[in-house]
Amino acid sequence: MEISNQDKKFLELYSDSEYQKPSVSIDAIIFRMVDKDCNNYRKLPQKKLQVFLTKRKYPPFVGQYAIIGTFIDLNHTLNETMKLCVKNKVGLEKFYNEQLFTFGEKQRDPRTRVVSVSYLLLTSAQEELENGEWFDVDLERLSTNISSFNDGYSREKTVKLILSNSETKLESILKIKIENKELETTKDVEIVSTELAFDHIKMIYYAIDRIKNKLEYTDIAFNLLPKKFTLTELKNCYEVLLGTKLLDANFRRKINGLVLPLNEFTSDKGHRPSQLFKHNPNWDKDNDEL
Amino acid sequence: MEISNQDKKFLELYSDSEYQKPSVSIDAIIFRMVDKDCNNYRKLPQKKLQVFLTKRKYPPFVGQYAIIGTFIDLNHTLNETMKLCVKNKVGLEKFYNEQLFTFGEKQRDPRTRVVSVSYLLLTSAQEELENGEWFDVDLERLSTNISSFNDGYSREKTVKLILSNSETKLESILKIKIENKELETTKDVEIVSTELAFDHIKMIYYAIDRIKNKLEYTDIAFNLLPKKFTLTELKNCYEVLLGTKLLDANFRRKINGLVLPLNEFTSDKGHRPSQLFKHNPNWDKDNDEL
DNA sequence: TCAAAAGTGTTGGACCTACACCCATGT
DNA sequence: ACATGGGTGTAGGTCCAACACTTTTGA
Repeated sequence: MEISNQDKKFLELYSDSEYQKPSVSIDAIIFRMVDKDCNNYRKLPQKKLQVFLTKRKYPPFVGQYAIIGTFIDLNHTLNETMKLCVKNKVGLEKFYNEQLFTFGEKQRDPRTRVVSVSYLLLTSAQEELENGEWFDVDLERLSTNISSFNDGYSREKTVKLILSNSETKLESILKIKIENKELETTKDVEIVSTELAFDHIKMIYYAIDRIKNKLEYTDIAFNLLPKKFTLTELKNCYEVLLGTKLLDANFRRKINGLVLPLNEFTSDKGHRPSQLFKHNPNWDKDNDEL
Repeated sequence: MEISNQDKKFLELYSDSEYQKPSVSIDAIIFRMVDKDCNNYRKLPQKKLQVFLTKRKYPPFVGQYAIIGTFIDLNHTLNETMKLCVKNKVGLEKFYNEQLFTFGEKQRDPRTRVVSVSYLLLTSAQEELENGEWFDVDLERLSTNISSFNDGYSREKTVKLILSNSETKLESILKIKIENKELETTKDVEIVSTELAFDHIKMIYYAIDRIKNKLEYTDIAFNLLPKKFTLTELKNCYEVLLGTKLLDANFRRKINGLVLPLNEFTSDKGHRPSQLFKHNPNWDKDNDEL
């Protein structure tokens, strides 16, 4: 990009202080997958999805739980800000991340107008992180409603999102509306009630939705598992995220290409040992897109 | 979201002027599909993809072409700002839109730090719009490079994006890098050279990519066509976007559910008349997701 | 008559679903 | 011995690529 002489002259005179600007922040929604307790020597532990929340120390929403985030300054890109924020606030340095969505509603922050760029983060870290707690994620559908017209339809879904750990249980209700009339599709997620700060529950919902959608055609799930895993662990991970049961034989065939067998096996369990696998980093090497 | 008393007190004292903030803008990338010229009475016109650009009237980048955009103020959401901008600047009121990506590099705007939320817009409008011109979009791959390691691979692709109309031809070269090592996937789009303002060519590339990806599993393509169309038109639309030829019989079967036959037929062509179809607004009514 | 597009039918193969079945282990 | 998970095989169906073929029109 060249800058013309006319541009140079303009830039010397330019001052951006005359415009009233919103603040810009980033928010990071961090997920992991952990084993549920299991005391049967035969049974394998089931997995559960967890999200990381901090208790807010300062207003607004003091004492309420929120995902982590920070305002951006002029010296860092969005991505850099996000990485620094995660490192400084919770001590996490290696993780999967992708930009999720930018939220810009007018009243999302009571202080002032804040536009927030949200990021989806996944980690396989099993240790506790600083400055916050992991919450189990449970999604429950309360109702579904489909109305048909001859020029389209509308769907409305009410879901309850329960975030809980041993001490705390946070319930939120979201209403998802899809209207579809002659190509005018509108999708709207409305917070009916929440026990989280800001619109953070909406961000968490978006994030879960993104993970689900990407499960089918990417290797995103592997970011939630340790480097070595059994195929049953992997399958369980998919099942938890999709909320369905999968058939074992078929699952093994489907993920065959994404995975490389190791010459290691589990032991110490009351059943046949299982082979350990790792992610195949070359699985989509020959994909010609982007 | 309740606001506590402590919060209320805090809010009265709060001033956001002490932080240095970036500016926030939205940018709208508008596409349409039009017929190429065709003088053979037998042949059907081929479609081509076009993007809408304006010539910048003010610095920076005066006189250069850019996609439309505007800074956001405190009284409108991102979405509202985008819709107003499109209406006021080019006179378009009905269109498909979705949020594309938020760009936050430090030097993307020479005036000051600007975070820009980009939107992908599609229209079937065949009329000219105000304050700008339509440019044919041609994407050409210059080179592909795959390196394999035993812990992953990296792919590098160089593409040339040519935006042209009868008077102007704008060429840009982009380098797309994908690195994949042990779950650390990084994707990076770098502008090698461009004749457009800002990083707008990058946004256009992201937008084209999004359309391509959504073609397969959504009805996004219908937003580029008039309400009534023939299946060959629809197929041609897919072909232009994907850059490949499709088999007629198979295509008809695949999109069968997305489409409703009308009792109308084309005529005036040196071949069998073709039935007109419209979009089936209920095609994914029973999809249980989101 | 003929070139071009509209539209249907068929065949072989790839893949998916569902289920049955055997293997290996620690207690 | 046995409950539990690990792992393989297979029959039936669905879907898709490829290609052949018929129909209809305006000049």
